[in-house]
Amino acid sequence: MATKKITSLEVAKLAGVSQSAVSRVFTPGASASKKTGEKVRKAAMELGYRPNVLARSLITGRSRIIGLVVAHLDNYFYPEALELISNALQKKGYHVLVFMASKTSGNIDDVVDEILDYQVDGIILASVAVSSKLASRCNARGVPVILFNRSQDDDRFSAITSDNILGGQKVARFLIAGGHKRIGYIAGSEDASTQRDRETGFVEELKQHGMSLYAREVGNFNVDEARQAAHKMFSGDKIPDAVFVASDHMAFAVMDVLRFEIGLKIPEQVSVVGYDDVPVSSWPAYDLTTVRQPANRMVAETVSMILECIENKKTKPRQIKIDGPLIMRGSTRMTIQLSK
Amino acid sequence: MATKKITSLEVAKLAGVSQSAVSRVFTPGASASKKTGEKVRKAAMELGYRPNVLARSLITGRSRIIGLVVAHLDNYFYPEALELISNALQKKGYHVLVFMASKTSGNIDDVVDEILDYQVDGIILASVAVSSKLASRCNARGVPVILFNRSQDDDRFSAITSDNILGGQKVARFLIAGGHKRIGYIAGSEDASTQRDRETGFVEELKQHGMSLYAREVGNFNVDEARQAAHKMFSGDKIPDAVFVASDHMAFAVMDVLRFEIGLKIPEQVSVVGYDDVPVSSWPAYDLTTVRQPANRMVAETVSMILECIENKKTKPRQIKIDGPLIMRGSTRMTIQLSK
DNA sequence: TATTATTTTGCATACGATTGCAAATACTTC
DNA sequence: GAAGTATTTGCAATCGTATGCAAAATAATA
Repeated sequence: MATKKITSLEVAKLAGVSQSAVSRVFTPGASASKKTGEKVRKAAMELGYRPNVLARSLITGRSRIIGLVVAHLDNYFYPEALELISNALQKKGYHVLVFMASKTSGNIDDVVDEILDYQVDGIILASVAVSSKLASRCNARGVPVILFNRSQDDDRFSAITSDNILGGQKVARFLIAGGHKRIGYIAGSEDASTQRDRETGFVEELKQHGMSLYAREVGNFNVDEARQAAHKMFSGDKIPDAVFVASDHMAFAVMDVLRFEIGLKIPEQVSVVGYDDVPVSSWPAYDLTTVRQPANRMVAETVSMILECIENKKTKPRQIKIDGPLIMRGSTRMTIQLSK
Repeated sequence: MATKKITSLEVAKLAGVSQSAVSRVFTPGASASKKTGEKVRKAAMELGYRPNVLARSLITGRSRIIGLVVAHLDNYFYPEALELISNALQKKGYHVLVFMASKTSGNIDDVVDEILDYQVDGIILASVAVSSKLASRCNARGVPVILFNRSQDDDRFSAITSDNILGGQKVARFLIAGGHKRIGYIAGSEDASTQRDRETGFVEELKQHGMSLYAREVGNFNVDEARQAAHKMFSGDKIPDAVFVASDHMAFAVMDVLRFEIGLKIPEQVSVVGYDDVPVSSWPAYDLTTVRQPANRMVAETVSMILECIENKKTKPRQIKIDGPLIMRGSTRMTIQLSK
């Protein structure tokens, strides 16, 4: 039952070499002759030896662990991102230690502290904001922090987002071009940069065309609240003829309410636009017009940036915005063609 | 930039005690006087000291890390499970190191080897099967392995599943009671125990009522293949009047094909039943009758079992099946009431 | 073949904590 | 207040590996 672990020392004995020789064979870039290499590898195979990553980390100061804080896993954008991130890092020899911020919310700082206890080489915060006290602490420890799908006015972090302002603008232009006159907006969490930027771009662009929001409600990136928001927005006699919802996830809830509870036809009576382009959006039941967040490119940038920061501590934090296209589908009517 | 790490030794110096005293203060259950406790805690606070989990693991032999292998993250059941698992373990002072099996598939064994390198205290395999060679290796290392939502004829692992056979039976009874005469089945991956059990229960129960499958296709728990399966099954002139799909995730695709590509009315012309009861199932756009997999109870069992195995190495592996109810919704017609 | 340059190897130490042991201190009890 | 018991505390060893340094072995050069 309780079996002793195989250590490098035992391999060394079996192979008839020193412990350091074994270590060198398993350390890429260390000098070991071909002959000892073979002997050691053979002995290791025989005993089923594999280096202890934790012990190694203690010496090298690198754990090859990346802490990932994630919330909103119910929004499919995040599982997808998680999968991409994990795969990309795995390919580079890193692994992901996951921390949920959802329920524990309120004190993300504590979560980050826990992460640091594991001596992670870097931290990715997905859709989570963090106090500046925490920023200092990570900085002090030399642990790079990257914000994924959220940005913050703190130049100590890098941040990767889609171009949310531009995205909001695109939606506005598209809806206006479609001949909509009474345009509503259902917001995400007011404190999220994604929410703010999408709304800013959207509203500004409306203003450019002499329009303003016809209605506004808050859904907090949450299905239930989005439903309520939809009810409020469409309960009176003066209802919008189009609504931009800050995330696909909420948009589905909104569409359901409009169709099945209020009895409106989409897009004949009201157009709906979302944001994210999660897979469900393309399913015929919703067929939602939306702005794509290019998850794969966002993840690629995130991963390459965090690795860069780890390799080279001097790398300056950068803010990266990735443009994503508007995907036109059946949830919006299009009287006039969008003039590019 | 490159800041030195704060070690227990520095805290000791500042507090005017020995290094071991510091360690004891941070080790629950170790003997330390109130006075030193205060001194140490104060010094630690001042320096921002936190114990190095990795170094601790090296001594104690426990990392407080649980390796989680997960695939099919596109099926919402898994992100949900991941969130629940992570939260539950977090509450117990453990954390989750994630490994994706999706793309890397084929050699789960290698993934598990990587996991072991991190000296994890336990491994949870979600919807993943594993070779018996691997089983031995984990056993040899004394690392408990738990299968989540999959079972295997290997009594070295514990396995937590819903009662898939019973679930399949329930669906059969329900469809028969609803007066359906031509019942089809769209399978998941043939090698998955969940698939096998659901089908077994379903088919056996049909047999009990003198019926057999009217049609059968394979969707491999995959949206695209499920679509194709639906097309095949409903392309001829003799089409089923009900179809049981092995997962909600596939069922959505099937419903979309039936409604929007083939032009059938659900449930008037064909009833559809899924399995899992993911949140989308209850959305009005699908309103899918399904068998609930009680994720929270499954996770609770999984977590308590793995912790038990870690605490007490002698714990025998167990197979646990958790019953889940059939959730009746609008995707099925119900001519006759289900007799219990 | 002798000599020098280059690799390979082993020794010993370090990483940052935990923990058994024995000495020192504090607390009881008579 | 002395003797005995119970707690604290520091010392030192340990976990499994990496790595600087010097010695040994090998390769290169003349």
